[in-house]
Amino acid sequence: MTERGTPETGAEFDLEAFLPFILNQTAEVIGKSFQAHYRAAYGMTRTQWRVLAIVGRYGGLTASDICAIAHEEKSRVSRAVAALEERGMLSREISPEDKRAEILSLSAEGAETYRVLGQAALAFDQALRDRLGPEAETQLRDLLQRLRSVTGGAEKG
Amino acid sequence: MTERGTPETGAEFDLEAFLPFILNQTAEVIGKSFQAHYRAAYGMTRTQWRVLAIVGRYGGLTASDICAIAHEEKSRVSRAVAALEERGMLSREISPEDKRAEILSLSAEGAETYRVLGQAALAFDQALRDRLGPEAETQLRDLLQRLRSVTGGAEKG
DNA sequence: GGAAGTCAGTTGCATTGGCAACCAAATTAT
DNA sequence: ATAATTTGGTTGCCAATGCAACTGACTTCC
Repeated sequence: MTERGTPETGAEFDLEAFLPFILNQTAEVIGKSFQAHYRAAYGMTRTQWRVLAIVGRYGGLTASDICAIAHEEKSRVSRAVAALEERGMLSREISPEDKRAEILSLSAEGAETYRVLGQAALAFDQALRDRLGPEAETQLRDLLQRLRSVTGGAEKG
Repeated sequence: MTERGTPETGAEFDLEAFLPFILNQTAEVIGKSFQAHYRAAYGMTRTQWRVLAIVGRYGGLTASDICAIAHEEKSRVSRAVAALEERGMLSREISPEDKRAEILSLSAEGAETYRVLGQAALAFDQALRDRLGPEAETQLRDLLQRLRSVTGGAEKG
């Protein structure tokens, strides 16, 4: 790599110290590191994994519920659900109360996948906790929480 | 939203408490919140903004340097550089030492844009610091740093 | 009861992104 | 020297996004 020049003047902006950048960087590194579990092993998208996780955890909810919980966009969720159904991981059923809404639930295979990935995720989280130390990890969660609420917990869907 | 069912058994995985998810969530919220500055105001991509920031800060470096600094992928950087050049924000010049490499530098307009956006970024960062409190902010940076180094500071390019 | 608005979910389209193949210059090995 | 490898950078292709438009179902309000 060529040598870096020196900054010109006074209070200069430094991307590498920019919190949004650092946050994104960290999220990406950590995210990619877990990606292997659902992507390499199951060929799943991150959104698909999230949908699976949510439907696995709380059965019988709708796509909108997922949007709200995962703060995902409806089109993404829609496609993820379609893909998961395609793969026989979950099934939809039109809600008797509201014929627009579809109640989602995992198939046996989906449930099994959820179990495996859920365990992997728990282990992954535990590993992070182990390395940071429990109190640091709590602190981190707290700080991230505060950070998020700062900019308004704005929804997206 | 329909009511959530109850989890089935023992140590169940909960996406909303999953650190990678939380991290990503936070990064996205914060990131989008700053996006307005470069996207709405200048129609720039995040990668373009990053490239501009780096070239603005350290002039006369190459695309590979940017990849290393921003941990971005070379194709992304390549396209961002092309777009910025297209818009007259920066210029390339073949390195005399290595005819493959291109030395990048900002045009007057690019420099001005960098100045404006850099100031906005500094202000943004300061605002976050103000809300978290200075010691919490330092702590956060430290924790994120540790988190990143944990999973190996693996490069991507 | 019907028009107007809202809500669940889907789809089309134009960008974006990742990945691998690729070209040309540089370096290393034989 | 020249073949083989590595490196800087670009490009093609396909999957994934983002956003807005759209369909059909529900609600509201007159």
